[in-house]
Amino acid sequence: MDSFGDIIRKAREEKGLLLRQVAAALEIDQAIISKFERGDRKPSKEQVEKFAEFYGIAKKTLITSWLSDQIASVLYEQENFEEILKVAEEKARYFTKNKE
Amino acid sequence: MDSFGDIIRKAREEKGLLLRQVAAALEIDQAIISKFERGDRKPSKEQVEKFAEFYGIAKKTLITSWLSDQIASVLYEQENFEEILKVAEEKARYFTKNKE
DNA sequence: TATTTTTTTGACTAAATTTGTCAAAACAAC
DNA sequence: GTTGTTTTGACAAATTTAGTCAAAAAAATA
Repeated sequence: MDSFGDIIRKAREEKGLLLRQVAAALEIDQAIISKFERGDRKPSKEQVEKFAEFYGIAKKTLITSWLSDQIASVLYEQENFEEILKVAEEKARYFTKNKE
Repeated sequence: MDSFGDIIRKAREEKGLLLRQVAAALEIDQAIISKFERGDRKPSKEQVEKFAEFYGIAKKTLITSWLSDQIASVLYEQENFEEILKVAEEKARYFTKNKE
């Protein structure tokens, strides 16, 4: 149940890297990476993919974490989030079937 | 499985109102309402509530439709949307429990 | 504890996105 | 084909997001 930020922070720590080093490798300012890790800022899809490649995490895994973070933030403070998710799932299924 | 736009369009048609009339009542430009009905633009929460009051639809119902539209759009073209939703649900549940 | 290193924060600017407004185009009804 | 309605798109204003940088805070180490 780790957020995107948790995942990339743990990956960095496992490799024993400093923000500065990751920043240099990915050409992203270290202040921004710090904010990603802390969940203060949302990365773009391109940035998510950069992290996946750099840390050797499956893109699908990281994208899943990133999108689910976004969805959870939409649901923030919504007491009927389960119902909302059910409706959203139906809609997603419908759009997938009907390729709109 | 109606989108937010479908709901407010049907509500307007049931009452036999013109865009112009709804626009005047809600103080929202009719071009924008047209776009809401067609799903071309996303209303703000305040606007959603205005529609609910005006058409006599439960706010909760309309908010659910509006948020689930947003979530479905996040999932657009994501073939593993079911997994993403599961993870999102866990996160939402976690945040709800821990009031963060 | 003092020094050094790393991380976090916030201010600033630039860029991108969203907003409402309006009028003309497209469409529908008659 | 005239009238009434809806849709579209261009435009400017406002808001949000993005990256850059340096200083503050926190952590590690001597």
